[in-house]
Amino acid sequence: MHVRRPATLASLAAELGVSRTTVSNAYNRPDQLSPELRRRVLETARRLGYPGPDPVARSLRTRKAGAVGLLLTENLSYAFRDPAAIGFLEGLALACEDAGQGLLLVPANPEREDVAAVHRAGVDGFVVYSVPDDDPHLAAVLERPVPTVVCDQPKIENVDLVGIDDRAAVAELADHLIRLGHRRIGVVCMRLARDRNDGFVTPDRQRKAHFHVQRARLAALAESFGAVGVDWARVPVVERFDHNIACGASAAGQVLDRDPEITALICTSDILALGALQEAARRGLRVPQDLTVTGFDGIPEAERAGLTTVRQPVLEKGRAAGKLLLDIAEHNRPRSVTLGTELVPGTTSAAPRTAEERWFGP
Amino acid sequence: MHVRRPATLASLAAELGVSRTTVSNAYNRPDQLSPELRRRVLETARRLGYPGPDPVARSLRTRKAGAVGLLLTENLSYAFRDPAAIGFLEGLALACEDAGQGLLLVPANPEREDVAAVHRAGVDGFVVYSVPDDDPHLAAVLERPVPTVVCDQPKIENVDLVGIDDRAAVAELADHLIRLGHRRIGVVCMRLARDRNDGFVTPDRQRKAHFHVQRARLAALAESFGAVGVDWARVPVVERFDHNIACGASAAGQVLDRDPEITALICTSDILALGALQEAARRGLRVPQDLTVTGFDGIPEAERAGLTTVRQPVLEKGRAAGKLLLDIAEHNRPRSVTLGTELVPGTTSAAPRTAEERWFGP
DNA sequence: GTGAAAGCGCTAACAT
DNA sequence: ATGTTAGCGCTTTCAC
Repeated sequence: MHVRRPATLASLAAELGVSRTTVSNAYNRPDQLSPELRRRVLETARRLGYPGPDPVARSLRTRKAGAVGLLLTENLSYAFRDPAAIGFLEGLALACEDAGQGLLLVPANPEREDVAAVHRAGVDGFVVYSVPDDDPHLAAVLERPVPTVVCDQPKIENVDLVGIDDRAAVAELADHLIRLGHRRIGVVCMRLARDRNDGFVTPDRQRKAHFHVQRARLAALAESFGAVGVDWARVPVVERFDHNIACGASAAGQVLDRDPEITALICTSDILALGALQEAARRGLRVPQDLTVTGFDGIPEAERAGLTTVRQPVLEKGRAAGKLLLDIAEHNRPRSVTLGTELVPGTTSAAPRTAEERWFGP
Repeated sequence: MHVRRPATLASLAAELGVSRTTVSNAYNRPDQLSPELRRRVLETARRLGYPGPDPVARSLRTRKAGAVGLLLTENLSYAFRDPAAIGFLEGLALACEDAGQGLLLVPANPEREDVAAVHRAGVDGFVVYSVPDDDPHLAAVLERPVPTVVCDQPKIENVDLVGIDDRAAVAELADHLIRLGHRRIGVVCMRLARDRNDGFVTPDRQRKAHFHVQRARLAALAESFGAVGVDWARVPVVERFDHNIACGASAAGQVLDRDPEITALICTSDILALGALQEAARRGLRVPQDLTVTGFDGIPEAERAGLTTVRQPVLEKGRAAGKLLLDIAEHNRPRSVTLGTELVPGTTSAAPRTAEERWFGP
């Protein structure tokens, strides 16, 4: 018994006594040959176990991979637990699906410096989502001769950009709190760089944060509160490398231990804020009477909890990124898309109690 | 000014006056040439804007795409909101990452019969996750001459399988409820087929459900409760096409409207159960005193809510599927992996109140 | 350590 | 409607 080499388009053509073009046409241009011949081709293909044109060979020939690469430099377990990232992924996947394009998750583990996966990715373009500014994978992507869209990152020359205006969004939130009267605040934020730092953040680390989004949000807070006389250097800012409710709780605890007098706790994500709410409850602090808590993202669970937050269109971000990449239409000059956000005042923010009230009850 | 054709390995070799082999080696086998020559090659490459070997051409030559295809026949907006699916995706992505393989989401919209995307996918294997038994995309995958693993689906001959024992898991849950004394129950389940049916489910539809998982869970319930004398045909079973908390709530309402006397409401997912809890609260039903509610999956939010549920290792399922596909080691005979589940008795299940209690209070 | 030759499997002009 | 020709860009024996 001999091992039959898998059938190819050529062998099928030979078997049929027709040219390869004809077989190719049977698959790709049914109108180019008689229905009868096409039927014969397809039938013989089945008989020979020919699975249809090899996708890779076709890609090489047509110079189209039929897929978009997604570079997510985060630890996957981090990304897949971040509702914002999942929403983005959903939107991007939808855009790809609409265009009949695949979406390739490029294995770019932040721990490994190995950029080879970027080089190996057979894709027609890349979407880069929230990777640190200095990431080597990003550099590798930019060297590939395919269009690229970055999201939630600083603008890169000649590269399309999708994002929200984090500064403006946070400024709006800050104004809300400032108008309520908050001046003594604390902050809980997501990781600022690739190195783990679970604890307080120096102003220097804030400025140098590798993650553009967190950097922008902190900067906006510093600016807004600075403008009303808050000494930012005195504001406790606690960072968490991981992103889950438990981290939010413990970080909130750290802030409250440092300064029990704060009247508002600003979290840079809803997940962290949900944890902060837990911690407040655990300490017997009533929200919002004793403590105002805010989040960012506008995830469903947060809205259910009545969290004051900023809703950002995560799904639309993904969709916009995909469209930008796939709309060859006017793919000449680099484009930028900035999506809107919306302050969602919930039931977790209110005016701080006065000193009097604090002593004599509400 | 002329448009420079993009550099290729061959043109680079020509420019350098060396053979293509040498250039190839410079990238793929650094030990095969002198460091000095390699340096020259790489430098010239940079100068000419050569981005390194074309991934598609390399794939064609090496017969390796370096990626795994994922077939998710669900509407993407459905899949990306199902925590079980996301967990699976995370596990699979992790397994791929470990192996340095990409993960390609194949655009297989259930609405389109268009199977071409499956044919176009340049992958070394497929993972198929919870698609309906009769899905044409699945059929297309099985025709491709690459290894395949299916998950949360019926066994297919010659195809590796990963899953949990849904019947056993649900039987355990049913036993828990039966031991508590529940005999009058209602059920809320996820979509059973590709056609939308938001409402009551006939026994026939239950048996013929296209989604293996839901079918198995309902069958297990029918069997367990049937064994203690419950007439399954009388049990209200309500289906929801979409999968979110609001659907769970409205479906629960539908069940309760049909039979307000039920003492337990069994939901086939935690998301639906969370909605049921909302609806119970809205109606002033105390859980578990007035109504027992159970879920399935063991998602974090459910555990936070104290839901009685069945925890299934969603992440491990994904990881196992990936490993099965990528571990060429003993990839001879088809293999099956069945992962364990765990009943999590929460605070939403208790013995039903007796008729007396119902009238005279707890 | 380096090069020559031989395709991987396919599609797209351009004939006929 | 079908065939001929000419690669797509690369890797890999196997010689030198």
